[in-house]
Amino acid sequence: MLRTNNTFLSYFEQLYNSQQRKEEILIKEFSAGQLILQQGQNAPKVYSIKEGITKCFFDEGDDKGFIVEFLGKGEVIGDIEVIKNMPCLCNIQALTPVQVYAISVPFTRSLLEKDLLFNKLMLDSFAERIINTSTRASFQQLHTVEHTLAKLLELQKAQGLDISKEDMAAYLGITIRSLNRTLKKLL
Amino acid sequence: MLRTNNTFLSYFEQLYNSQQRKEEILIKEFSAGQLILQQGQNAPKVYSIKEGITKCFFDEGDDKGFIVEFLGKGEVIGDIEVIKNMPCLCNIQALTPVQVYAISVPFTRSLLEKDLLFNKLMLDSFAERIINTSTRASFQQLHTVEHTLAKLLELQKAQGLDISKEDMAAYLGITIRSLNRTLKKLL
DNA sequence: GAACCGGCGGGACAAATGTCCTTTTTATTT
DNA sequence: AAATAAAAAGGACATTTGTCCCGCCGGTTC
Repeated sequence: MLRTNNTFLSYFEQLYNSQQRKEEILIKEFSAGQLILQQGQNAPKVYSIKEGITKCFFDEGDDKGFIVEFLGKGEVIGDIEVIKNMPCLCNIQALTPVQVYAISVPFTRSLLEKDLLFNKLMLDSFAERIINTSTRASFQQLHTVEHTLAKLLELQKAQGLDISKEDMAAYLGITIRSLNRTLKKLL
Repeated sequence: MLRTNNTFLSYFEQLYNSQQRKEEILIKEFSAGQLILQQGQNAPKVYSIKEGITKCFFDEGDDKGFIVEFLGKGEVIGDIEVIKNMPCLCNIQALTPVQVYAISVPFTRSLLEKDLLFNKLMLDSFAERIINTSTRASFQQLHTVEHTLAKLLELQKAQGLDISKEDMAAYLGITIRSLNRTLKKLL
């Protein structure tokens, strides 16, 4: 549920350090609660998370929202938007103070065109996202909320991650009322 | 809902024709109903659909299933498994008679390692899958079955695709009973 | 044509989930 | 410590969805 990617982390770290004029990749900070990317807007840069935790979620006009995943160290955002040349698919919000490598769009494009290693890392990361997203969608459709919630709590404990009830509900696609009820059932 | 990829189609077509000894890429046929890939088993080859329609779905022991998507011309299967070196994530079944380019695993790997165009095509295709899967997951969680079903029927009509009720239910993650009820509500 | 399937649709009740609003808890101020 | 405000939890009812089962309909067999 909290995804990370160490390979990307060191890849960008190295790229960052080997720049002559520190123009293509900058380090940028966001405070907790800040929106890093906004659904529907163009992404100004591609980011790779250096430190902190973010959530990636869809907004639907009203107050409803659906959390796609939580992203931590190394995870890249804005990449899909550059590749498909489209505005942001969903929102990315900092849950903790966050530090990122901010990579310029043209530089990202040049990596895509020239760097096989970068391509390989991207493919690997995309593959994992597909596995995660489709497995989860299937799981949540096929199992009871009780079952899914139990699994979620396990993962949360295993990763020492704590999430607000609101976010848990948005992750499960249920209301808080329903979450509370199910929480009781699990003791 | 029925995904296709013309770029891949012509890419493999060309590769197929330019082989000297027709060893790396073969054309293979499956009859309607046949399982092309089985969840949990190793994928013997990577396939690209030349003709026909398939469904990609998860199995859960019992009779429950969840349909991830329907794949048509050009779509590639078994690719994720090669990249992540893992057994098949889900089942792929032919819905109509299907013809595929069957690409050997080693050859796929060599394309991944050497061919930037192939990498680009793969990234593009993966990006679309991510967009599709996460958008749909969000949509289905956030909207009523009625709303989602209406959308599904639209798409189906637009694509001239007809699906069994069983498959529609599996796609929506509901029972057939529930599907019938909602179908009535929409007239 | 009568008897017998087998598949599909729908009725009836049970379980799960959402909505609305009240009650309880927690935190904050004075 | 008492008072108040803000947030979280829970009760009650409405709606949705699932489960189980019955009856209708088309086809097949004798």
